[in-house]
Amino acid sequence: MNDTSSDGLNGHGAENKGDNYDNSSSNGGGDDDIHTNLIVNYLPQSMKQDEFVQIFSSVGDLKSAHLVMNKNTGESLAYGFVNYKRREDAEQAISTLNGLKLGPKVIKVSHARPSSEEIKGANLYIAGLPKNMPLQQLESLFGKYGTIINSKIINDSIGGVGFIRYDKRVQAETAMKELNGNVPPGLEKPIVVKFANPTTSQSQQQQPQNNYILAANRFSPGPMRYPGPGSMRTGTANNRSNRFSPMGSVNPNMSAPAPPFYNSFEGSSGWCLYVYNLSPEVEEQHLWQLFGPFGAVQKVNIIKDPVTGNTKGYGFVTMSNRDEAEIAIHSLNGYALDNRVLQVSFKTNKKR
DNA sequence: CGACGGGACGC
DNA sequence: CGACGGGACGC
Repeated sequence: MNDTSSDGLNGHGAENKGDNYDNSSSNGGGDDDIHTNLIVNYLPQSMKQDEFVQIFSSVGDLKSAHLVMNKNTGESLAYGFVNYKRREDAEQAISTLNGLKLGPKVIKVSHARPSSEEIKGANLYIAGLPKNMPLQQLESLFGKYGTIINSKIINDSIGGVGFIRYDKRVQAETAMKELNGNVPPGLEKPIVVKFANPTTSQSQQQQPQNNYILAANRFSPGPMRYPGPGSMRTGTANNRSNRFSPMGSVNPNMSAPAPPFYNSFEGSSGWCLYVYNLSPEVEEQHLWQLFGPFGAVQKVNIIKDPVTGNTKGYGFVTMSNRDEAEIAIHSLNGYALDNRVLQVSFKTNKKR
């Protein structure tokens, strides 16, 4: 649907030279590659290298073919390159294989841009789009800064996020500088524009800090459970009582016990604490250090303005176990950090 | 004094 | 609908 794929480099050179050998090596591989090297997108994930070769070699002799794979896992990344010996075969491959249905997939076969560093990492992520913004509108906004190779908008009930892949990374950088934090014509709030994550797919992704969390977590995180009065954890100095009232006396403003929340990002549940009055100097690592001794910490997040990067003075700490979270609250609410008195409580749902 | 994210989500 | 940047002159 939204698969803009205009590229300004379709060589239709109806020249001469339709042959194999061309060792005038100026930029790695042969000058004719611009006519013979193709990129194939939207392959079925299950396709293997040999099937890939088989399909494309049916059209003509190949110089090379690479199904691109994840280096670590060996999984297909669902795209690849084929380089034909003859340019007419490459053209033939485009005309006969582009749009080919392979199971649920419709593959795309097109000329590959010459390989270079400058085309890498040219994908932008755009947040803050209104719900159901036309892709066309996004493209016309971003099209000023370069050739768009691919674009996409994802909508949900809140609004949309978009992706714009440029031909060149510098174009993406320019667009980001120009548009990040701006309110584009017709929109009502600023958009956030940054480089897209390199791999935004399924399966394993970020677990950056989880490793050393685990080191500090001597207790199995386990599924969420509601500890009865007796199921306390000892070993922390502040654990005077072995019973915790649902509210404790932590924060009089708090109106309800914090619900457990499901952290779909990491696929686990936990208890989210609200930490207020952070000085600008305080970083997430400090909160890890501060809360870590009380039990397993899953996540720390200090909130910043997405545009300016300035801290908003509060953050969230997610802990695995309610009893440990309560101890942390009892212990750290009122604690002076960097000359500011912290307020620590279970997170409420003021904005959700 | 001041006060509750993140939209990486969908079809 | 969907992951567009491999590999690479020497085994």
